This record gives sequence, C-alpha cells and structure tokens, in this order.
Amino acid sequence: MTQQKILDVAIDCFGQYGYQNTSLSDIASEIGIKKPSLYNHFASKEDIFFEVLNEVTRREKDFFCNQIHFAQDATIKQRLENVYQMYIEQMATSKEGQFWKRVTFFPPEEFSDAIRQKFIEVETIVTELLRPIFQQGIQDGIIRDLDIETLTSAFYTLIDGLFLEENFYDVDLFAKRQKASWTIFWLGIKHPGHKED
Amino acid sequence: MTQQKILDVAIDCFGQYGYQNTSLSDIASEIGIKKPSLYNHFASKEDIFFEVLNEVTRREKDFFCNQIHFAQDATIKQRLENVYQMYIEQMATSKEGQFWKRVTFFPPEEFSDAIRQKFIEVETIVTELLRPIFQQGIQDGIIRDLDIETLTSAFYTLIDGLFLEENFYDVDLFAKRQKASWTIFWLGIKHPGHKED
DNA sequence: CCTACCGATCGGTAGG
DNA sequence: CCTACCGATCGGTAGG
Repeated sequence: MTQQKILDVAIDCFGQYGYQNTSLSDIASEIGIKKPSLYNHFASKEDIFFEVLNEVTRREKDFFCNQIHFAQDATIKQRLENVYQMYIEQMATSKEGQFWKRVTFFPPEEFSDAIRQKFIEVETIVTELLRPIFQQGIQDGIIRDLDIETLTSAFYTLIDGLFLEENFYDVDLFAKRQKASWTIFWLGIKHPGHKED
Repeated sequence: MTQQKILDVAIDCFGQYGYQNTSLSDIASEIGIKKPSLYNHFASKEDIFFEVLNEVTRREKDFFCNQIHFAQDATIKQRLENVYQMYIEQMATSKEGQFWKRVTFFPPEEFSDAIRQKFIEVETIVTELLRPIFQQGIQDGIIRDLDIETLTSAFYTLIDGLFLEENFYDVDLFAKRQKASWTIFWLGIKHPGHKED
C-alpha cells in the first residue's frame, strides 16, 4: 500500500536528514511517484510527520512491551544488562531508533510538544521494565538501597549518552564506551556486600 | 566590527536552528544589514560555517585550558566533580555550547569530517584535565584501580547523556538527572576501601 | 496517479 | 553597504 510506503520512507528520511531537510520530492522519488501524488494520501508535510510520529511511537511501545517477559529467571545483573543492551541496540540499529533520537533531541519547533508527549509514553514503558528489576535487586541485597528514581535517572543518562556516541564514534570506540559505562554503572549500584562477580 | 558580529549571530543561529535551517537573510537582518552585504566579509555560507567552527573551537579550547589550574588543593572527589559541573554548565548555558552540541551530534554532512577533527581537539584537552585527577586518585587509593580509559569513557558518556537531557527536560528534572548520575558514577569509581563520605 | 503551475524563499551575483 | 535580479527548489494547488 502506497500510504504505508510513504510512511516508511518518511521515517527513514526524517531520521537521517531531519524534518526540514527532507523534501516531499525526496520522499516521492524514493517510492517512484511524483510529489503531488503524496497529497492523495496525506493533507500536508506536517500531516506526514504526525503520522510518522504516531507510527514510530506505536512500534517503539510494542517493541518494549514485548521485552517484559524475557529472561525472568536470570540474575538481577543479567536482567538489567539485558535491558541496557536491548535498548541501545534498538536505538542504534533500527531506522525507528534513528528517527526517535533526532526528533527527541533536536525537535522541529512546531512539533516539540507532541514529541515530548510521545517520548514520555515510551519512557514510561521502559521505566516499568526497570522498576521491578531494581526493586527485586534491592530486596535481595544485590543492589544498594538507593531510591528507584536515582537508579533509573542514572540509567537513562547512560543510555542517552550512548545514543549520541553511537552516531559519532566508530564501532570499536563505541563498544568501549558501552562497556566502560556499564562497568562503572554496575559497580556504582551493586551492594558493596554483594560478591559473585 | 561587522565580521565579528556576523560570526556571533551565526553561532547563535546555527546552534539554535541548525546550519540548513538558518538562512543568510536571517543572519543579515539580525545585525541590521541586507543579505548581499554578507559577501563583503565571507565568500559563501559554507565559509561562514567554517569560520564559526574555528571560532567556537578556539573559544572552547581556551575555556578548558583555563580550568587546568583550578582547585589543585581540593580532594580528588571535589576536583572531579568540579570538572563535571563546569563541563555541563559550559555546554548548557553558553551559545558556544549549544552550537557545539548540535553540530557534533547531528553534523551537516558536508562538514562532518571537519567537525569530527575539531571535536577531538577539544576532547583531548578535557581528557588532559581528567587524567591527572584519576591517576592521583588511584595512586592515593581513593579511586578503584581501573584503567584510565575506562574511567574517562564512562565520564564522557555521562556528560554526553546530560548534554542531551539538558535540552529536553525542565530544570528540576535535569538537576535530578545530574545529581543521580554523579552519585552512581562516584560510587562506581571510588575505591571500596575508601570511606570519608 | 500525472503534468503544469503558484508564490515564497533559498544561496549567490551584477553593478554601483 | 545597497537595489535588483538570477536559477533552483520548496510546499502546495488546479485540473484531469
């Protein structure tokens, strides 16, 4: 279906070049039609953006929801590292991730309220992935007894930093950053009385 | 001098709207002249960008160089936290910082090599601020005996994450992120045998 | 789904 | 430093 093709190409272009630097001709020619034909499917460029935003939000929410039941029997450290890796991988490798990063970090002004709202929806889901792990970890004496908000805040800052660095550094240096950050984070949150690694 | 005024306005515009979304008319009208007059001072829009990039790089390098001799008699933790705060503050509040963030994280394609090179120059200076603190800390048994690269990598990821979040969250939430990240980072790098806080 | 076209704006030039 | 203008491209429309 043409409408879906338009959205898919638009996700790609908006994520790679930004909203303003993507022309409707670019999108049209990529799918082999002419610019005016786009108006049979969408009312305006802004309309396309909103539909893309909704689509990506839906996909991201689905993706993270489906992670909930993974690795329930692993250790606290493994479960946490799993979320860490999975989140980074999703944002680094998918075109939805690239769109998400560009759009949340440097939003086109006219959409910034809408984007912020969607961002919070997705973040809430990830927070609900993290919370039970942290809680269980604290209860079991594996994680320091800090408040959940401090733990999630620090986790998100790490992730956000890596989002950026993935765009900037080559694969090797990025892998180092990812590993170093996880090492220090885990040393920071694990209970000093807890051995095992 | 008009030439300097152009550069100052351009730093501001490129940082706020991005290179492509800043028009030469915008820059000209902001300083009260007409667009063609810009060509008496610069050969092209690209030329303006390169000059802005050089100017900002120079200012950032100066800024960080001048921090070297601060707080030499403070504790390791204080000295490190000082770099942390100072770096975040510089990137959060100055227009040079805003330019730096946008341009390094989502570089206009045609400048990405030049930008990467300048970025490394500035990062090298900050690394030279961090290295002696980490080394001293390890030597004094205050910081865990991890390799310097792991420590600096984790530090930078934190900073990069906060750069982004400063753009996105309100002041209160940002302050929380900043504090939480520092708490976990310090717990992660400090030697488990070291008390005092 | 197309061709043909709109007014607005872009970076840049001519000429004074 | 300006006015006047260039060709190219933008989002969007008319009409079929």
